[in-house]
Amino acid sequence: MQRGTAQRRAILQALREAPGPLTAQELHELARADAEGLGLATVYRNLNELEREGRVVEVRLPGDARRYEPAGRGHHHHFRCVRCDTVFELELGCPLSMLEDVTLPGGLHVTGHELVLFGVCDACGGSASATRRDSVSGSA
Amino acid sequence: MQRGTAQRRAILQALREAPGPLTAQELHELARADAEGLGLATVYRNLNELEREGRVVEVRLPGDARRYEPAGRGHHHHFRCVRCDTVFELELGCPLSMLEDVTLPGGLHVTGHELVLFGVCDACGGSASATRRDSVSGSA
DNA sequence: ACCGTATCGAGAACGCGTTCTCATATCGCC
DNA sequence: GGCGATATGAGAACGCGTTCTCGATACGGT
Repeated sequence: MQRGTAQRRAILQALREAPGPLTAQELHELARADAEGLGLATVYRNLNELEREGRVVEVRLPGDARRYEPAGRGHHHHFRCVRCDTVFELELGCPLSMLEDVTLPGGLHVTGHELVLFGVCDACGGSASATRRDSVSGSA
Repeated sequence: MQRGTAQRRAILQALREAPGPLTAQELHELARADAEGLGLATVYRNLNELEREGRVVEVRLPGDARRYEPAGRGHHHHFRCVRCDTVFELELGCPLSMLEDVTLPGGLHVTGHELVLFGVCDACGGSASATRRDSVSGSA
């Protein structure tokens, strides 16, 4: 019956503050900062629960475990840094709105799409800066 | 060193004839038609070998096992039927050439992308989970 | 045709993400 | 504050894709 536990709050908090969707593992590490001793099973349990409640949505990227982000952020895509594997949510408008409800040659009826950009994030130094940010540090 | 076995030929043949990239499992079933008794381990072994030789390339789609397609087909994307899970290779030109080598706000330097379209293929018709109907309900 | 060796098939084993189990801790209503 | 119900943590267990093991098979140079 849906209780307000410190763990659940920490999990939602971490999801909201993240630059993009997180895996259960990442969430486990991040939310530990607020909920000491947080167990991985608890993370999974809460993610499933929150998804059923419609408060978070699952995001699947190629060759990667399930990721989750807060629900209600509308249509958008993601960027994955090939160095640190961090996934970022993109704010850009989607350049593929023409793919909403079309039928391609061959009878393929398109109803949705998924776009992922790959590259190097700022922290990993796109070309010059070697700024090294710890994506999993406990800085509140 | 590289022998010409019936199994290997059957595997390459199946990959060439497929409408899109195949998983090891799919390949196992398809190539069995030409190579009776083909083992799954053999499929994996050959895929890895063929990839090292540069004759096939790996394709990763969200929430799915590794897929493979013949190398040298140039830049293209894929379509996955949400009913039968078949993956098709798209012939369309890529509408995202502007994403070749740009830096997005936030310092995200884009070097590549991956686009997957979802929908219903011709064989599966377009009628069941319908929020919209496309009349192609035909035989199935 | 022969022989040495790469390949094969079947099944065990592995890796890893995810779920289950169960005893313990916690929440929140009375 | 007490109590029953729910959530938690640790680790075992699971599912599934992939790789390894090993005795048997078959390719291909001679």
